[in-house]
Amino acid sequence: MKNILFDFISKYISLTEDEKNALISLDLFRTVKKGTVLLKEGQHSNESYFVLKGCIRTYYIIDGEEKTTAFYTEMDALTPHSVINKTPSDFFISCVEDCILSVSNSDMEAEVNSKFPKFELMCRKLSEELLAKERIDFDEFKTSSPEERYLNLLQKRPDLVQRVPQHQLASYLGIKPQSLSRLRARLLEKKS
Amino acid sequence: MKNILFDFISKYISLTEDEKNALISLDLFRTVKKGTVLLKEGQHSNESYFVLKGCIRTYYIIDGEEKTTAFYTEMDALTPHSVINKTPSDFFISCVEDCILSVSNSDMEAEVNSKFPKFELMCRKLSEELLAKERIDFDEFKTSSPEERYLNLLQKRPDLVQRVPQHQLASYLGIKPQSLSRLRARLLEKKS
DNA sequence: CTCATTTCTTAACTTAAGTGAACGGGTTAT
DNA sequence: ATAACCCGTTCACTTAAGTTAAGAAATGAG
Repeated sequence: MKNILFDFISKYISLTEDEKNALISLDLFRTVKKGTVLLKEGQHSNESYFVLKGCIRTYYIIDGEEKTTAFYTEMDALTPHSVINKTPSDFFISCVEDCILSVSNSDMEAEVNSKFPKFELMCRKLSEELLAKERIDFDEFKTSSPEERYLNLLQKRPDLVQRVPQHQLASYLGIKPQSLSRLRARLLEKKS
Repeated sequence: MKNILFDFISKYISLTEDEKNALISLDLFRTVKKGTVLLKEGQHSNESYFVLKGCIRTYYIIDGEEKTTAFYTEMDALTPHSVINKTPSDFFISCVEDCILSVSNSDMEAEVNSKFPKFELMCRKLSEELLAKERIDFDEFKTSSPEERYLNLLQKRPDLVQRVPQHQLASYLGIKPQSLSRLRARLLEKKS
């Protein structure tokens, strides 16, 4: 399990054994049951998550309806914007499947960053890369139709379509569950 | 003009006079005419932009149509994702108005970052903050209708609706120019 | 100033998403 | 075993966005 984390980190910086041991001593790993809510709307939190195994999602409750906006799977990192902005959260985080997560909090991160300046560099590279990815995703979303978004998702994250309930996928694609159902039926008809 | 840049930087770190002078000696400022294309699709570039005055936009050309996905105005910073990923650009950047920009390139940034580690910290904070903002914008986009997006834009960036051509705003809102025109007419009717 | 181009609007028609309701399959709890 | 619930699908209907086309208004270049 540790190796997944170290493999991820090695994409940005290289660690000595001492540094690896320092990380391990922080006791970051946590296993969580499907359905567990990690963060609630209104809650103050300073936790960040890294998915070692499983899938978590962020969702809002708007007019009593769940609106899922993101899924994080193996090797994905998530720091809620409420943690960055030090505001109460406006969304929820919950586990779509049983998960193994690495959970850190901002105090720990500040401490590690000052002890090992290397981590500061990793954080910068990681945020820059995630920002670039987020912009690409947003641009693709804006410039395509629901159908194109669904086909795009089938290409890029085919696993999601299998492991996530349809109604959660629908709001992720910016549409209602009924529309996703119809859209899929339409596509099946086209093929034949 | 320099003061706008220093005001911006002071939100993240504090600078000594020496550091300020080092920045000024880099000769960053550039004035650019409306319509100038700063970056073309396919081009390799390592330039980042900070808007001191004016407005620039990013757009794709898809099936011969311009699709505008973002506007950057006073105090906004833009590093194209192609610069982060060291790939040829897939979009264009052009000036919506006459602009005064601060233009830096990644070599300069690397040098400044190693000379003044403080800048590394600023870059991390800035990217984290921008990522948080981008996620909020994306979530809002996904969870709202074109009409709600337009009303939201009127609230958050009323200046944009004035200074930017409608057809560019339309694709920014994820719809066609004709639909934006109709949507606006519909809203005017509702009011009365 | 004038011509050409671009931008915005309007209209008629097509297509797809939103809405409300109903149904069946599956799971869970009692 | 059965009732309650959740989920995905389907249907009929409404609403809004896409499409094509035309024309008016504004802009820019010569």
